[in-house]
Formats: sequence, structure tokens, C-alpha cells
Amino acid sequence: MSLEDLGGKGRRAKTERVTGKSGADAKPTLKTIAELTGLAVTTVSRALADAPQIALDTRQRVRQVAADIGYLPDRAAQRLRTGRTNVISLVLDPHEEILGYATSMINGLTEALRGTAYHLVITPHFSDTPQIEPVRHIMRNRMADGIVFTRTEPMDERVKLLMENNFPFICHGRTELATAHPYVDYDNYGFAYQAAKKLIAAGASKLLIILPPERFTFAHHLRHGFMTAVREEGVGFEIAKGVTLDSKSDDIRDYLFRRMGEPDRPDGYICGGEVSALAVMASAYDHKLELDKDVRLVAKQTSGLFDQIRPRAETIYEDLTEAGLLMGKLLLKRIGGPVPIQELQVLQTV
Amino acid sequence: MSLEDLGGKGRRAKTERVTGKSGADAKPTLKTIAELTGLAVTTVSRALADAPQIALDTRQRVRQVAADIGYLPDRAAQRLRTGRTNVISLVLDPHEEILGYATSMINGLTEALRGTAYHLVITPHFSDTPQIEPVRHIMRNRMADGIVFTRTEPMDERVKLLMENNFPFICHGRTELATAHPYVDYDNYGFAYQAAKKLIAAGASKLLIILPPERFTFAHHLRHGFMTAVREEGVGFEIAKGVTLDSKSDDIRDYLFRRMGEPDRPDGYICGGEVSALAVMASAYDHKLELDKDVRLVAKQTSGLFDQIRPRAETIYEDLTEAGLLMGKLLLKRIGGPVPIQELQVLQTV
DNA sequence: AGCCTCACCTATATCGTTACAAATTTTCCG
DNA sequence: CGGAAAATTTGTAACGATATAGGTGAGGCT
Repeated sequence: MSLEDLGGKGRRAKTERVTGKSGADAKPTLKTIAELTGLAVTTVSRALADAPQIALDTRQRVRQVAADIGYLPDRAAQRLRTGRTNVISLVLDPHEEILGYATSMINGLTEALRGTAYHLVITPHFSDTPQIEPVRHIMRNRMADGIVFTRTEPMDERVKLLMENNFPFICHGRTELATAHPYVDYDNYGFAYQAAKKLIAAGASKLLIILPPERFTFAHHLRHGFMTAVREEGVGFEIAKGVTLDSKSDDIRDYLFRRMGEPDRPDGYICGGEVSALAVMASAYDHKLELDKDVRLVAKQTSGLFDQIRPRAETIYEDLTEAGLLMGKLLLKRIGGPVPIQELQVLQTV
Repeated sequence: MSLEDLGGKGRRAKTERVTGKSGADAKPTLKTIAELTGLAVTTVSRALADAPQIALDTRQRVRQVAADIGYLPDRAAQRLRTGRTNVISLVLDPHEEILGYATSMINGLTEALRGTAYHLVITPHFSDTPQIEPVRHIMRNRMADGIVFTRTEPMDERVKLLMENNFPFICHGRTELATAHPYVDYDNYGFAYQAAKKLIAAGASKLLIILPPERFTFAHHLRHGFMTAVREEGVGFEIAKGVTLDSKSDDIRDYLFRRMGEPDRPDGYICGGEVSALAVMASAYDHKLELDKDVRLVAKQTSGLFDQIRPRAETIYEDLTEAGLLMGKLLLKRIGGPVPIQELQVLQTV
């Protein structure tokens, strides 16, 4: 019994394709509807597209029949004919997949795509190929009608390429390119600024911030917000050296543990990510330093995680699901036709 | 400047389609190669498919030209003609997307699909529609060549439907159906059993386990492993009432906080998920109970998260990335043709 | 030479849809 | 009622790939 085989080639199980009369169970096509209504295939197509040239009652009749037999247009045929793919590609950077960063966005994106004809395809970008490759590939081979990607760089090649080719896209993060382009971003400047102010207000006198890798635009935003705050307040500060938010969590913790063991240890920590915030807490714990007394922490929260973490850390929330939802909506709008650029730019406030 | 509009309809920017001679930048098709080599389109197609009827040097020549001009087959055309979609659908239950459960699997799946012609499409299943709907839809409308889904139930309808229709799929979790079917599962029995044994060995005398919702098969496995261990050891035990691993994390914590405040509070906790494990730790903390002394905890770990959590909790690892990778590989194998069922069943050991 | 086989290549039809141009019917008006 | 205009509907040809059946020529055999 357990030796039975699964499957077989037998695609399209030999339905009687003798006459045009397709079996009741065969997949309904426009032709099926045409036969049922006595109309031409073209007419059916136009009727379903709600073309004004088709008489209203014809349209309704066709619509009814289509609904009755459960007609759904064949995506491959539509795609072949129109060039539209009905696909949105999310290009995922493996680094950002830690702790649900990607998941939140995917949730938002699927919510935006809900009820539309669009599908979400995950296109990973493997670290051994240049960042721009998947984007170029999707664009050149029309694998999707629109692209979503994240973690922009100041002179982001992907943005350049897509803008030059007028290809619909949206990215999470801004650039410093001369050309305006669509984006959804979080106010990381504001985050770092407010985080620093909070720490200082709570009594911290030497702040440390862990930044993302320098190549990302949001690293600059974070630094800038941080620097502005510490300069305004005239407190000591430093920027983590040798580790970034992308570093392995153990490396971050080791770094922090070392740094917290030194006499001039910072007493206020700003983390742009949840993993690094946990590393701060772990290091403090391992040094028997008390949170909110010996060391203070402000973390960026992107999930419900920190509600369960003790001792409670101060956090500032970034809503990535909302970001995903926005990106999806804006991208669909853009795909639908020309849109003034400022309607495609959203900055989520702190 | 900021008023410039983006985009426009202009799909297929009016390339000179006057002669058959397609412009150098136009998308190469089989026809392009046919013209370049002086062969017929059919021959080119067969040559690229490495058909033995085509002379070896012709095949090589075609291959060379194809590579030179960067030919890639049009997926829509292939799909229309062959019925094959080159798509794998991952049906995502929103509940499981907490804390990277989905992300890990997606990582594994994309790794399995790497280098193949397959794309990964995320198909969310919204909670207001029956669980089986997306699966039925994908199958009936041939939206994918194979389906991946998770969190099976003992009499899982999806499994039944797909098996009856001989449609390639793989699921994360087993069922109690009479028919053998493909799956990748984790030994949750073993997990709960070992977790209980560990707690007892460490001195716990009253164990509490938080289970997933009853309808999932793995809830039964966990309970069974748990019950076997506590009966073997003859210790007190209870199963969390009113909350499951799917409950809101705050609800889990509230429940645990209440329970820990009662005189007969359990002193050993087993959590099948990271969120609930954090809730245990938070509740203990809020009651000023010391971990590994007043209360003990064994959690299932599916990410690097717990390496950063203090105090260190005991965990047992479940590798979801590996599960995703396995599922991808098995599904591809199954799509390729008949495979003995036992080659499509994997149980990840504790 | 006549016929056959083998190795290789090609023509045609088709998947389901839609753009385009053309044909048909209906409506309207003098 | 004739005829033009408007309102509908229809036929044909693609989109790019592949399955199927058919064709061509070189060489061997009698």
C-alpha cells in the first residue's frame, strides 16, 4: 500500500476533445461562453471588459453565464496577448529577513493586492550576485508589472535603472538621486533624534548608536538625527565600530559586552533593530547592569516582540505592515497609469 | 520639476515592427534565433530542448546564439502552450506569520527553487474565507504546478482534495487520513516528550504546556508527547485552558500571569513557540519569580532570537529553513513525475 | 536505376486572449 | 421608403512557444 506511486504525466486527462462541445468539467474559456450565448468570442471578451460598444443587456447576459460556469480568464493567455503579467515582484534581501521584517511587509503587500488580479512573487536576491541583477532581470524579461524592493542606497542603481526605463516600482527608503522617484520611507532621522532626546532626558550622558551598513541611505538618516540631537544637547556620543545592524547577533552582543565592560562605557543605547536591542539587553544583563538605571535603551520596534520582553525597554514603533500596504497601493496606482510623483512619496512619521 | 508625471500607457514602446527584422534591443524570441541561424522556429525550439533528433552541432550553434543575444523563453507563451506554470504557491496562514515562522520557510523554499525555472508566489489565505478556498482555486485554475501549505489538520480537507485530484503538493505537518501523502513535519511528539523530561529532571513537579489550537494535528502530537512523559514520571501537569499558541501574546501573558499568581502554580512550562515562551518569561519576571529556580521553561526555538534573551532559557530547536528547503526539493521532485510516496515523507527529528 | 531507411529538419495547428478592421443590424430622418 | 448614421457584433490575426505530423536528402541495398 505504501508502495503506490504518486502522480504521473497525464496532464489534461484526455478530455473528449472530439467535438467543440467541451465536457462540463473542462476548464471554461471564452469559447465556452461564446457557445453558450451564441455570441462570438470577441464579443464575449469585450463584454466582460465592459466595453461600451457592447449592448448593456448583452454584457449582463455574458457576465451571468460567466459567473454560472465559473469562468476565469487564463492568465497565461492574457499575459501573452497583452504583455501584462499581473505580477508584483518583491525582491528580498536575505539580510532583512531576520525577525519578520520581511513578513510584515509581505502581510501589508498581500493586503494591498487583495481583491486585485495581482499576485505577489518573492524574488530572492542571493548574496553572490550583484544587487541589481534580479531587478534588471525582472524588468528586461518583463517578469512583473511592478517591483518592490527595500534598503535603498544614496545612489541606488536599481532606482536609476528603473527610472530610466520608466518601469513601475516602489522602494522602501529614499535615495540622494537628483531625480524624484517613488518611495515609502520611515523617518529614521526623527527616530534617532527622538531616541537620543529621550535618553538624554532620562539622564544618559554618553550615547551609543548602532547603525546599519554605511551604504544604505537610512544609515545616514539615523546618524544625522543622532548627531543633531547629541550636538544640541552637548552630550558624549559614539557610533558602534565594526558592527552594524546587519552583523550576526552574536557579534553585536560580543561587541556590546566588550564595550560595556570598559570604564567609559556608554549609558544610553539606540538600536535601529530588534535583534541589536536584545543584544544590548543581553550584554547589560551579563554585566549585571540594570536597565533604566545603569544603562538606558531606546529600540526601534517593528513587531509585538518587545511587549513581552522584560525588563521593559523603551521603544519607538515603525509600522512595516503599513509600509507594505502603502507600497502595494502606490505601486498599483503607478501601474495603472501616470501619477504625479509627489503622490508616490510617503514618509512615515515617528 | 516635481510636477513631472511618471509612466504612461506606452507599453511596448512603438518598436519598429515594420519588417520581421527585429531591432537589436527588442526582446529576442525563438523567431529571432531562427532568423539568425537560418533554421526554422521549431528546430530552434527543439534544439534548445536538447532533443536528440537535432544534430549535435546544430544544438550547440543554437545554444550559442541564444546565449549571445540573451534569449530567455517567454513564460507566458510556454505556460499557455504547455499548461505548466513554473509557479509554486505558498499558501500562508496569517497566524503563522508571527516572528518569522513564514520567513524561515520562504528562505528555505527560495533556496530550493534557486536555479530552477520556478517562481515562488505567496498566496495569503484571509481568515474570512474557508481554509480550503485558496487551495481549490490554485488547483482548479492551474495557478501553480505545486502547492505548499502548513499547519495540517487530522482530516485535512486540503490534503484530501489535492490527493483526490493527484495534484502535486507538500504540506508542513501530518494528517490522520488513511491515504499516505507527502509531508515534511517536525517531531513534535519528541519535542514535548523531551521538554517534559528535561523539566522533570531539573526538578519541576507540576508542568504546564501551551498547545496550538486543537484542530491542528501537531497539537495532538505535542499533547501526546507531553502526556506520555508526565505519566511515565508521575508528575502533576496541566494544559493551558483558554489560550493557545495562536492567541494574542498579551492574552497568553495575562493567562500565565494569573496562573502563576495562584498557589498551585506550575513550576515547569513548555512552549511550542517563541512568543509564548517570552510570555512565560515576562510573567515570571512580573511575579519576581526566578527562572531555573522558581519556574523552569523549555521553549521551541525557530530563530536565533533566544540566543539574545536573558536569562537564558532552555530551548529545543526546530529548523524551519531546512523544512522549507526540504519541502521545495520534494515538491519539485514530485512535479517532475511519479515518486514513491515514502520518498516524499520526512520527519525532522528533535 | 529504383526503393528504402535513417538522420535531420520544417510546416501547421494550437493554447486563450485581445487589437484591429470590417461587417452586420438597428435607428433615425427627410 | 431609401439611405446615411449610429449601434452592435463579428472575423482575422496576432502574442511566443510547442506537439504532431510531415518533408527532405544522403546513403545503403538489390
